[in-house]
Amino acid sequence: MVSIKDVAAHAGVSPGTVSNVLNRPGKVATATRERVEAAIKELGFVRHGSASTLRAGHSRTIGLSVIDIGNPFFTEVAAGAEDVASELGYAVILGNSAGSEEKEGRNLRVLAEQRVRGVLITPSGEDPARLDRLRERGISVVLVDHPAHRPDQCAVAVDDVAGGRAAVAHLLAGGARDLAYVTGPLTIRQCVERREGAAAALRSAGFDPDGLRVLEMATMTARAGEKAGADLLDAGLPDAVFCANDLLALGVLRSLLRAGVRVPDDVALIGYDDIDFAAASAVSLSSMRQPTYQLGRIATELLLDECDNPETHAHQHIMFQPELVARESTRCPAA
Amino acid sequence: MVSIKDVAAHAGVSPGTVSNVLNRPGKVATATRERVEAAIKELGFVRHGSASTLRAGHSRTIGLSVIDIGNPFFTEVAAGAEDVASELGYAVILGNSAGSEEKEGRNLRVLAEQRVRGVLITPSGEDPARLDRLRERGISVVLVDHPAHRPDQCAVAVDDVAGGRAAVAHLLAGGARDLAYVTGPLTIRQCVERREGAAAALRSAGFDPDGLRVLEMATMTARAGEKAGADLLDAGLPDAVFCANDLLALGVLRSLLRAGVRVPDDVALIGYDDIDFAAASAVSLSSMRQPTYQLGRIATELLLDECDNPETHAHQHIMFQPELVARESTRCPAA
DNA sequence: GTTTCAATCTGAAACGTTTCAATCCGTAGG
DNA sequence: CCTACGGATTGAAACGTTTCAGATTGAAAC
Repeated sequence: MVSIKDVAAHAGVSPGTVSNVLNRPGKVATATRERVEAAIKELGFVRHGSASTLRAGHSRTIGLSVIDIGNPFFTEVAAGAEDVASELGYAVILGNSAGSEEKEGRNLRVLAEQRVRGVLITPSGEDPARLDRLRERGISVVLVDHPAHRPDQCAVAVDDVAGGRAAVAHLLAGGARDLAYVTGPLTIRQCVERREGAAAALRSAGFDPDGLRVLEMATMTARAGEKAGADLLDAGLPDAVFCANDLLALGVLRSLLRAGVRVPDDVALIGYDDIDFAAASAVSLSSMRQPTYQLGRIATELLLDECDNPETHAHQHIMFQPELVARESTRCPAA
Repeated sequence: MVSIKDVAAHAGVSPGTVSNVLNRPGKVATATRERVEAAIKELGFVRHGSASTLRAGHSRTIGLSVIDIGNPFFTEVAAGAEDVASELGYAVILGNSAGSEEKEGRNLRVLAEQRVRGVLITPSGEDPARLDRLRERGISVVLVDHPAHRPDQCAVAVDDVAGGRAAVAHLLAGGARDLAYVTGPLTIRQCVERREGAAAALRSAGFDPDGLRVLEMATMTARAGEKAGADLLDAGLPDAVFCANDLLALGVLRSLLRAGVRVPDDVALIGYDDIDFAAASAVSLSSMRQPTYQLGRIATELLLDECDNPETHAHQHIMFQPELVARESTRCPAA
């Protein structure tokens, strides 16, 4: 395997100079630089990232830990992150926690071993301690789709309380009175806050927030949604259903349609995330849109800025507002 | 930062012994091992992956290069790969080529720098040379959703010719005669082979394979599918449309429905991949199912077997058969 | 002709781990 | 009691890069 020494010998310079060509090309005389570059090309030299990381004390990789890689929401976040990272020559190590804090912990451990420069994470629980432990090791952390745990930290989030409020206000405006909330585990912050928003909407419309039926599913998948739909059919249908994400909503929709329930006439339905497929479903799905791809991009830009310009970097807490997208699955208030 | 030496000092042993505890615990006396493990825990030691990689000559990371991380097909592959890798303590570095060979090349370069143990790749073009270059560097390569370039290589694929044939045979059995094929770039092997299968089906049914109208789109997304649908509406509708993947099909479906075209009565439609959302679309989508998650799992198992047991490893070329899933979007032949 | 200075380049040390030949120790066999 | 042996442990070398103090230029200033 050809090393920096071979390149140096071939170009008639010292290893230090080759390193400079690689890392600070401006500090090397043009003629020398070109000679070294020619040698690199000729020998097919590829820098050994681990040696570089070991000596320099930092790597050019970042970690991305998401809750469910099967959810198009996270896929878009990942796409945004990967684009930015790739532009700046960083590699992205992917970790899928699959909703399990234990697996998330294992993934974070691997990231720590790899000495990633920083970590983008949508935490699957509410334990800031393990993230603080990363920070102690000098690994920057940016929270994605989650508000900051602490002031000296970047975070990019979307206002989930506002989203829940808007979704339920929309259902109420459509005439619904008996509401159900189909959610994932209430250990997940997003699920809790969207419920709070829903309760707030009920309260300000003069209804009892405790009247909201809550179905807590173990996962936030279409399959879980189908199960929730079946449960609703068994227990008696509400006027309207608010789902904590679109996957759940698509599952509920499927169950209802299969049972001959008309959406939105018998039951109105709204999801969350506005994934691409929401618009294409059997009855097109109303949803709360979030700037997903941007979430990934901006989080990565913040992270790499924090890593590359620690002295000038200013921590930011960015909070986007979600946007209601009304489609067929909810009665239009005007009708 | 606490190193192996600190652990060694704290446990009263030599660094070599700590290394053995980490890598060959069986070779260390129980009492010593426990003492070292206690020291590790107490000091919060985390092994420096780069130092380990540098000295040992190989890392515990693999690369995954896909064509479109936004496509649920690849997401499922990634989920399968990540599960296996994570079980065996490997980290997965994600690369999204976004259909660009140039970006794929850049990603492979990063993977080479990181000295990944191996690479899982769905190549976006037909240039085996760059993969051979990885192999020369000692990086194993397993092809995913692509037949092997060479015998001494593992590959996990699905029979795309058979899939194309089955899809079009199904459309013909439903009574269609004037067919269109909506595809991604014909530089992508899958697109080409599915077309070949389509042509073969036409031929064996006694039709002219050149009668197949081909619409080649630049990307394989729902947006491109909408565009294709619009093009078909302009140019005159066929009896049936075969799409090279489900995203294209969902886009076409959307265009057609919006224009008031009835599916399948006016135009039958079949996609490919059977992503989760195919069953949930406005008119549920017929498709060709592939064992996607398994593709990722098995490819990763083969890759890691090749890395960890090079002497006993037998290269395998696995070819799955796709399966027709008939839904509403195609006329049932019996009807 | 000497001094100064900046620009450029050199070479050895250091990063934290793994590896392996060498050493140590206790026990079984003679 | 001596020898042999195997298991357990040691310690130094090596992996390929980066860093940095110092060496070497050649030109400018006096």
